Amino acid sequence: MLSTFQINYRSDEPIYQQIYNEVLMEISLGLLLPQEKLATVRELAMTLGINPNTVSKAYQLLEQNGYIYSAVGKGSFVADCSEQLAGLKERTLRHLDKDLRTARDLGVPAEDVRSLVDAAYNEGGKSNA
Amino acid sequence: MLSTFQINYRSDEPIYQQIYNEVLMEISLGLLLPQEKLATVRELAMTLGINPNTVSKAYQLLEQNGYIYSAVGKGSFVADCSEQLAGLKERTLRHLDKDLRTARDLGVPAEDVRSLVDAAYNEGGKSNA
DNA sequence: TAAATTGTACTAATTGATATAATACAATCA
DNA sequence: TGATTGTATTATATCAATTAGTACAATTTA
Repeated sequence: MLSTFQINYRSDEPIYQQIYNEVLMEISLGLLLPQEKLATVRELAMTLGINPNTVSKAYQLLEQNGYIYSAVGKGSFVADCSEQLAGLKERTLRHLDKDLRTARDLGVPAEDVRSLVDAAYNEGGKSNA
Repeated sequence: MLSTFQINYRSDEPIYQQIYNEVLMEISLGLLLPQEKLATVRELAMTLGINPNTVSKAYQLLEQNGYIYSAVGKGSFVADCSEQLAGLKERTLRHLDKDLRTARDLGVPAEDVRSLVDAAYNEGGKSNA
């Protein structure tokens, strides 16, 4: 199960995207393991106080990208998605590269950026170092 | 003047936002200096082949944020915006910080990230190191 | 077998952002 | 005076996001 989080209605990020990212992050962090059952569409919709269609949209995107699989009457489950996660890391690196060059073009000093990197990787994140 | 660039219609980034970012980057890089005249709303609209309202929206946003100033009958000009640029750098750092922690949570190795930083700052960008 | 659960599909409707189009106005410049 | 310029307005069109309601088929549960 899991997926106990809050929706940010002030964010410009669509609700279905927030759900997508949250579930994906929980899988990536190992908080959700392969074959583990996710909250049902209606459950999560009730918990978050939103429309089941919105949850369904997030789940369908996750399934399209190979992170979960679903079956009518059964529910949705975490897939074996190590390869997909590897691809995600690559795309994340490309995204980071773009942002780094933007920061550089704006005149952000390299030392400031390196300090950020050190901080992010020393403070340690949500475990699983 | 300046602002000779191409609009990316395939991008999910709105046109007015692309104009905003382009002008802001040219100011940040010193390609446009304080008190320098920008292309007029109609000029830039003609050059880019878009509606003047779209250019106007970008310019109005730039003015609201203190990067340029406009006057009817005169035109639009680069403002003294060193403080605004300093604030922009801070926000860029915060944005970068968020992305770095996301990458970390996804399991991207620190060394991979540090390589990106080195590459971005060694290859050198659009001059003004 | 019957009833409840579940993912999915579909239509309709609303809202907001984006963009174009066509004017119009007031201030400025030549 | 006449052209230029930023700005404002109104109307229109498109698209994404979301809600709402309903329904269906497969599965599980009792």
